[in-house]
Amino acid sequence: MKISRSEDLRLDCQHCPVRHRAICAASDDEEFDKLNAMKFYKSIPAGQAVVLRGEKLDVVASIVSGVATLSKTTVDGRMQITGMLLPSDFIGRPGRDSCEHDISAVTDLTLCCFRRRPFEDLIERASSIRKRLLDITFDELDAARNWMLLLGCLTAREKIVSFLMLVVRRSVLPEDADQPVQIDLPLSREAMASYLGLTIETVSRQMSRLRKDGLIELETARRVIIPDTSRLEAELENAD
Amino acid sequence: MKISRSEDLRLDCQHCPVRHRAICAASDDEEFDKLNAMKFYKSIPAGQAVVLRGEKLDVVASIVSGVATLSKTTVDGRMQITGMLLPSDFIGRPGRDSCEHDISAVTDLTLCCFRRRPFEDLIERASSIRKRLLDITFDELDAARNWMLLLGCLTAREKIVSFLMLVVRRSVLPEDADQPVQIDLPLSREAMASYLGLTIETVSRQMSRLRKDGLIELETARRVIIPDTSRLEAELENAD
DNA sequence: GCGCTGCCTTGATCCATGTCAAGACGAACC
DNA sequence: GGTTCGTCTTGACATGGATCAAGGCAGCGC
Repeated sequence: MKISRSEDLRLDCQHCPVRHRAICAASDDEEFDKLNAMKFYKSIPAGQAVVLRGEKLDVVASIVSGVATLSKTTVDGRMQITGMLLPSDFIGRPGRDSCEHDISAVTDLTLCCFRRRPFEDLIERASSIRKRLLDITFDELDAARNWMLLLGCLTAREKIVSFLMLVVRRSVLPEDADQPVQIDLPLSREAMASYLGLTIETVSRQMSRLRKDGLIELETARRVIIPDTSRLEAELENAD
Repeated sequence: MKISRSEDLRLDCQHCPVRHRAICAASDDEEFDKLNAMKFYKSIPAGQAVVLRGEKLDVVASIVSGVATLSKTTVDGRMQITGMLLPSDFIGRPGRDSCEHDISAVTDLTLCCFRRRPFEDLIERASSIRKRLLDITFDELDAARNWMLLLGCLTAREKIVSFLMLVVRRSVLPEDADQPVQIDLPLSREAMASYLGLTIETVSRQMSRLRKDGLIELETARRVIIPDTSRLEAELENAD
């Protein structure tokens, strides 16, 4: 990471928006205080790289706010986004000092960082943090495998619908999901294409088709209204 | 798991073929003895399911011998193999009693099993096993993300070459890799197709094309000779 | 206003891969 | 030997999504 410590951010963990979902979620008071003492914030502007593949990385971090992408690139420049990182998601790998993929900030990003070595020492002693990390990692593995099903088996339309439902799940409270729902897409058409294993044109066309079919409304290209989420989800009933 | 304990298997951990790669690889003598005392073997015949999605699973296990696949299936029956499990690979998830995907035995399988609860207790105390588990899980996550690049970006030919090279890496010693290499494909054409996000016909055609191009020889459908691995790998130089 | 620039949409066409269909091959068995 | 069965290969054709190309539209600086 090339960015310097952010001085203008003085969030208190108690009021942290990701307090109950991030790596610290299950900590007791003592462990929580230790994390609190170790943490420091970093801000990364939209568009900038957080880490590049193979680059040295001696921090781990949770996303406090903003959106980032994980991606891999072929030698000749084809790119696959392998993950969309939203608030509470975890970055970095204890026990390894370099990174296997590119991470870049899609929007302005606030990270809650820990230097890797002290963090490794802490998880040796703090069992709830350690368990939480293992659990988060297994969850990511399950998510990655589900995405493999999407990439390998689903049609373009199904991919788009899956993506929209993913955003709904991450940004709308379950109890609000039976009314018309408005979402802001965290990714550009280009990034969506790369995440879904499609081209930008196909993404655009399928969005238009869903609009013509009355399943979504496009307030702007990025702002989507879903009149009936269950009807949209029903598009997947032949799939996952 | 519906299978009963296998009585005819009395392997000693000291001579276990996966001793230095599996979950026990980094254990000191004391931890090793505890694992040794807890373990029991199971045999599963080729073609049988090890676990089905959603099924209760209160063991974790390492593969001692044989090949298994991890897979997910859409409601209407499209299947994606999300992982190929080879000797030393780990099955199960500490902290959760059910499984998110189907696991099935491709060949006859020998598993080294641990009941989940005692295993969970053990990793709380045995730091080397715990670290190894975290490391294995992160490795699987990296592998899954690499596979996403394959599924999303590569051409059929590149997918096949990647798969062949994967098998070479897992079954041939690096120092033998500059001579002609013979490999036995662990998967049928159908399973390869499902793993690579292709159809069986496309797999077959691309294998034939690689043969016509002199990059591989097919002794039988399953037995492949690669006269020059570097030439085969060069097929990927535009890709990963 | 004007002309950028970046992002998105739409249309026309192409092609890699899927689909459908027919055999080929080998193993197991009688 | 012949038959059957499962797996693999090959061919002919269809099509979903890629590619190529043009244009729309909003934001921004001048």
